[in-house]
Amino acid sequence: MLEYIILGILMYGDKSGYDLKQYIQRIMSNFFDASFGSIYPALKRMEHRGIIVSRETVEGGKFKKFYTISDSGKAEFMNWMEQPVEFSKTKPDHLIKVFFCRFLPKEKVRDHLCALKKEVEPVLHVLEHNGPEVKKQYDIYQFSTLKFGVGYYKYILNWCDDLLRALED
Amino acid sequence: MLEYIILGILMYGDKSGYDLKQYIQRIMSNFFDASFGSIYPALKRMEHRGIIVSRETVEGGKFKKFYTISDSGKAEFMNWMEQPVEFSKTKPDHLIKVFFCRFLPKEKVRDHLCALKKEVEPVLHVLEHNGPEVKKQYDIYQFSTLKFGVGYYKYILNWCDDLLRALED
DNA sequence: TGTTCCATGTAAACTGTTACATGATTAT
DNA sequence: ATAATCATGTAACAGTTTACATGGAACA
Repeated sequence: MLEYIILGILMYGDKSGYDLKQYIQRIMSNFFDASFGSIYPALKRMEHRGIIVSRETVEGGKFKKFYTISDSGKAEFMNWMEQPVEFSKTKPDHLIKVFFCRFLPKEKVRDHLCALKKEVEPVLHVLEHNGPEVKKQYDIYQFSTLKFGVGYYKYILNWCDDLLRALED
Repeated sequence: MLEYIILGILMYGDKSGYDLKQYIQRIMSNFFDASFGSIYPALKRMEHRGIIVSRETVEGGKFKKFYTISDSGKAEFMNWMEQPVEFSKTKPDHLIKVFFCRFLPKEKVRDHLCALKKEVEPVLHVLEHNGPEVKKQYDIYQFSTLKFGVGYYKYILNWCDDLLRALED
């Protein structure tokens, strides 16, 4: 996942490991985070595989290593973008690919969002179905965690609809 | 985290590794999951440390290993329950401790929920503060992931309020 | 002169999943 | 017969965090 995120950020322009960390922390922190201990080794692996290329610079006596996405890196990124949006019951992983949807035609984005909704719906229905039984057999706290899930999945569906509407104009 | 969850479930009564997996899958699946490959080694570690005790049974020719929480296990669990609710920006970890709040007096639960709100609020405000800037500099998809975060944190706060209200009666 | 920030990187530890191995029982 | 479910467990791998090590630049 981290490698695709790095590729995605590099699609917007060259960045150093430090810059990547800043970027992720600044605008992706509500759905993803990564430490230096994961970013630097990832960059090394990725350069070794040829999907990114490094360029060492010295600006004002300051050493910095910039990374550029290669053609094979772009191909790998776009291939990942074509795959369905990842959905997790316990993490907002679906936001990761949506974040980079700029690189996809609107129609494909629509397909992705509709497919995502079709993944969330049955999960919501199972929880709603369990609701009455849990309310009987379990206590208020356990039931409240279930209610959290129901509201959360509904929120994802509404968010998808909002984005789909925004894409219409 | 898994070890505390196992302790918490065993607070309700003895269970086998298989039962624990079923239980987690059935009613905690929207905020936590664990595989057998993590549950069985955890049980082994925990028994070695003396916080749980196993008992092997054969019922109808079927072998099963039940685990009981020990007094030191109960002490460790309660100590964890007294600590503030864990909050993660990217996962609904706060539900884990709330799930077991039955073992805490109402006043302590109230404190936990208020403290949780106080942790979520600044995170929400930072996101809301970044909003206008992100809307300008970034595209609709990136902005939509930020909006997801804003709505999500608001949802957590509302859910806390609902639970606090339910505790009043 | 000391502290903070910029910047890169490594090693150990932790946490967890996937896949496999085993074997009994139950349902078709 | 055979497939599915019950039940326990291990080994290999994957991904990550934390803590450490290093060193220059900016600032007070």
